[in-house]
Amino acid sequence: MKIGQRRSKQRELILEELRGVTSHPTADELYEMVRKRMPNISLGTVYRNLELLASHGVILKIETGGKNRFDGNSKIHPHLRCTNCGKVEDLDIEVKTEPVDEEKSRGFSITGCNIEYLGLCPDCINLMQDKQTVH
Amino acid sequence: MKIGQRRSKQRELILEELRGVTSHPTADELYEMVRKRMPNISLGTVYRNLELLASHGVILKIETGGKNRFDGNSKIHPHLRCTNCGKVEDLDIEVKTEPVDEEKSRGFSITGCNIEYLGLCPDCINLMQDKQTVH
DNA sequence: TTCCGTGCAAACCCTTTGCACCTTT
DNA sequence: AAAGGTGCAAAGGGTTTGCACGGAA
Repeated sequence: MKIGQRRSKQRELILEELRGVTSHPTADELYEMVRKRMPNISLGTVYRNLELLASHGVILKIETGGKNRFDGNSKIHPHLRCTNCGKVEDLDIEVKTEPVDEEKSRGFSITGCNIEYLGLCPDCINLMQDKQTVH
Repeated sequence: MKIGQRRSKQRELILEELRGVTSHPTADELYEMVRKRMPNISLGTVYRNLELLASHGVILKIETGGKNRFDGNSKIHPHLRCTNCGKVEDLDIEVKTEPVDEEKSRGFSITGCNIEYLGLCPDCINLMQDKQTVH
């Protein structure tokens, strides 16, 4: 599939780094990762390419209310998200959804689906316990 | 259930307005709604109370990457969200998920679940068609 | 009277964008 | 040579927050 009209080293590196990791990084985390191989890349370029890749369905943008995160695996799959630190992990369960027929979709043309479980990750659970025992 | 330590007219009005509507309003839309009945309320107060109500599970916060939206119905249910204008509607389908056992939850303590279908709403589909026929 | 909740406005922070330059085609 | 992509930094926009005041208990 064609992304943009010209290839760019920056875009290739960003996609490569994102695919090489399972951590669902934020734009600035990805920026730091790519910077190790291309020190002059700018944060704006990272944002522009992530947006471009996501809009073409090559990657997945995980919108969170805080910093958005990105997933190199664009196949629909459920996530686990920490409401405290924002960390996102893949969740290996099966989710069966009734097909959304025309009547139920209310005229929307559906292009994607997000399924996420929210909660506290182990690290944040520990942090909160520490806080409480301080008294 | 007890929200905060004292009741406030502002909080009651916000909850009342949100519950009286099925449109999943943003914080500033809710601000305008409440302002008709209490002109001196501030946007900051609306944000503070929405956050408080959501954290107590009284309402639902729909995080979108753009403006967040709120739902007076806190029961878990799927949504339809327009990726262009941000509009959110309820989606009346059934979603069956395999229970998330301890092994699969990776140590997370799960407190909620978001299920949303993404796409273009009828209005935005029309807007895009208009754009294209302009040539 | 106490002190939580509010109004106001400034600060914050993530993300987007304008512009001149560089790179791909 | 043409024009898309980038680097840089400033602007943008939603949300949060500090502070003094007002109101619930």
